[in-house]
Amino acid sequence: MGGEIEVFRSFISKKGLRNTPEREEIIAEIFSDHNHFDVDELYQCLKARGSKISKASIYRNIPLIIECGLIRDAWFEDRHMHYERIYGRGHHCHLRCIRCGKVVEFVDNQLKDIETRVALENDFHVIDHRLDITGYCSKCKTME
Amino acid sequence: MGGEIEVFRSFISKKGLRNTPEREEIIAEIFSDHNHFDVDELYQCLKARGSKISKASIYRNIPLIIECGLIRDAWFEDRHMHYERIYGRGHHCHLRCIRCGKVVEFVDNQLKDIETRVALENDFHVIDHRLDITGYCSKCKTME
DNA sequence: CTCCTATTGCAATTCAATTTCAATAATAAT
DNA sequence: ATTATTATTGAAATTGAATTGCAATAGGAG
Repeated sequence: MGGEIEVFRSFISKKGLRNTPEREEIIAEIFSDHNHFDVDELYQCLKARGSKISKASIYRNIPLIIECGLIRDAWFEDRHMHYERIYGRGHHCHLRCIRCGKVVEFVDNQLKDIETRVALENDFHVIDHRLDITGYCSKCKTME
Repeated sequence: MGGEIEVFRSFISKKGLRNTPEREEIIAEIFSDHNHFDVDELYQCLKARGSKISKASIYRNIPLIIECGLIRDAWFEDRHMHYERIYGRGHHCHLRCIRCGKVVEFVDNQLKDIETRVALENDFHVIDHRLDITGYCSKCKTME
């Protein structure tokens, strides 16, 4: 908690855009609970809270929220994109169960070394990476 | 180079499905050239070769070609899925330039260690992983 | 308070992906 | 070979996530 609204507000102002209640509602909703989310989930939760926001506004704002570093694309599943909070959380990767959909996050410091070495070898300027490991979680692996 | 048609044929037969010229055309096209591809690209190339195959058939067959291990999902970009050949090629990861779209493949053995350790720590049975590093390639990083 | 224009909600649109359906053809059985 | 069964196909219709056009609204600078 804390800081995300301010970060977003100054990002918006710096770009010469306008802060609106709709934008604050979206940010507040994401940071109230949703480590991982998709647009429809966000929309339904906002509606349940009495918000009158439209899906179009959510779609329109997500690129801005990504650009300012509060969230990022996480993965594409069930025909649509899933996002995740990154502001206030360390960089992490995912273990995703392909049977029940469970997502476990993990942090690995060795990954940074690989990234650095690969970037050097290929003359790349790294901006981001994502490592997704898929398989069966402890519950599901016994059922396969 | 070879084997892919035979692998697919016996996969199809084992499932009690039917081998068709359309299926062989798709496999042949993928393995003629396309390390990375999307459905439309495949369709256009097949059409250029005189094939009468429909996009629906390509869409219908991709899950089967994935299931038998010839190709796999690579990444989602520009609103649609991109695939890559895996049969006959070692497992590899990607460096993707977010400016020009260039994709460089790399192999890293250290990654296997991370995978093993993370799986052990979280009691996961790993099926696959994908590491995508995004940033600017040698050409594009000087222009940013 | 006024003006300019970014933002919104709604509806229409786009387009990748899926599905329906009748015709066709691959395989097994005869 | 011939026939029967049913998986597969192409074409067209449909779905649904994501985008966009438009008129109304409202943020924020002056």
